[in-house]
Amino acid sequence: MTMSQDSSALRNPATGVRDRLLEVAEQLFAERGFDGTSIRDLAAAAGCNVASVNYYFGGKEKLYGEIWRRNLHLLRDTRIASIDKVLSESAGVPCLEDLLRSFACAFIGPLVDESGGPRLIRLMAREMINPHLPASMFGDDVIRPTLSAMQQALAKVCPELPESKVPLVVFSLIGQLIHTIWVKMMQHSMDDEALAMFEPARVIDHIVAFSAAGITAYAGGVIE
Amino acid sequence: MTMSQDSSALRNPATGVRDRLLEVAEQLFAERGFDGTSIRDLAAAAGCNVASVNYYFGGKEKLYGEIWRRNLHLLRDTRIASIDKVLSESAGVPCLEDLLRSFACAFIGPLVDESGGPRLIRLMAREMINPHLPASMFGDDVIRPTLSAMQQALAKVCPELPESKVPLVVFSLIGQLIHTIWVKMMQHSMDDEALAMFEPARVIDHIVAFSAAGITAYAGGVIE
DNA sequence: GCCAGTTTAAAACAGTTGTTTTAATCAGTC
DNA sequence: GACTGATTAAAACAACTGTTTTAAACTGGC
Repeated sequence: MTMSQDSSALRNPATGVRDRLLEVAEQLFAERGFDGTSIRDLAAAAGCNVASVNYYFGGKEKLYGEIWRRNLHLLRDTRIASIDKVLSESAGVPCLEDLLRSFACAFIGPLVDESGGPRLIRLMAREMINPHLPASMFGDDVIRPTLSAMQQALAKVCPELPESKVPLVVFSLIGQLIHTIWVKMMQHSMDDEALAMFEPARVIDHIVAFSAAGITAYAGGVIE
Repeated sequence: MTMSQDSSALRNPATGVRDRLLEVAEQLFAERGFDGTSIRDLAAAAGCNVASVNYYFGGKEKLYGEIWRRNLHLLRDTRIASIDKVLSESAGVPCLEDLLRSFACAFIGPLVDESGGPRLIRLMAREMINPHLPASMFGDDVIRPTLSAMQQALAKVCPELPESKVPLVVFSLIGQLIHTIWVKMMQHSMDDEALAMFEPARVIDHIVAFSAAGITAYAGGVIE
């Protein structure tokens, strides 16, 4: 019996080789990057032969693309769903803080609370810096839809907010959210007690309050 | 005569091989990453032999460290100097907006207005994602000194701001600034006309106004 | 047993990597 | 000229890369 129970992450050795490859590839690509992960690394972690990744996926890059297809849609859907939920739940015009908090949680949720550590963040950061994905699948499938949905929602919730300021306000919000993810990622690598005060729940409370203040300052007409 | 006038970036072929290697290495490491740049790439770009990088620096990693030593101190010094300048120029307590604007300009200045494109940003992003630098030279030499200087300055400028909120406020500010750099970096790779509205001058004006509003909301004592 | 078809294993391929070794060339100084 | 030391060049090294090829093991049906 060639059960091949490797020491690494093979929680279910009964699953097929193809599924195991997808599992360990997402893990290793996130940890070491696309170029830093050899096919022999993948084969060893999945407990299979080096030829298997070519057999099942037709190459290393195809496997990489297969991993992304799922995650991108997951990100976009949860973010847009969180916006729609706030807009539909309240009868009239929703509270600004509710919109901000719902979006913030949906934004960083799938990227931090995952069990096996923040894989998606690392994967995404690496892909943005040196891409191995076809063209602008990133901006088209996630960034643009999310941005436009949030901008429309914000314009609806804050009618007094000047239209020209809406993109900038979303810019500031997303900047803070991404930075939250960065810091969370750093905490995993270097365990710095000085970063301990930035646990996500506390940070989200702050971002909501801080951003709401900035927005209402614009909406108040103090600045053009 | 072996003038070796390569087609690539050798503006001054009269400079020594060591200096040319430092020059092209910073360029190539930023563009393709540490692992993505071979010693043969460096040698070709610098117009020298493959053995030169080992001869002058004792290896690829030593060359990489040498590049970082300078840039890290440059970043820290310009940022802290911008804070000290604001604190010393005004007689009494400086204006909050002045502090924010000065720090913001110093923060993103060396990272965007450089001639040969935003090399330092790419270099930094790559290093944060998969480090090739000894230990925590990054946090010790730049992040921690800059953070503490800014937090002290902010506490002095805004005495009414609750002490517990100071780190969070700096967190939001830096999150927005780093996001500014990200977007600027994206504009270089993908020329998206939708991102054209985020030119740095306009974004800095916004970040100052937005953050000042958030800070004064805390300082106003509305929220504990 | 025999025979498809699918899946796995091992070896081989051609190419690249960082580093070292060996030789050659260059500058000065006598 | 010859000698010394620093610098450059070319070749060789061992290790690793993604992919392909070849052969073996397995599956279910008859």
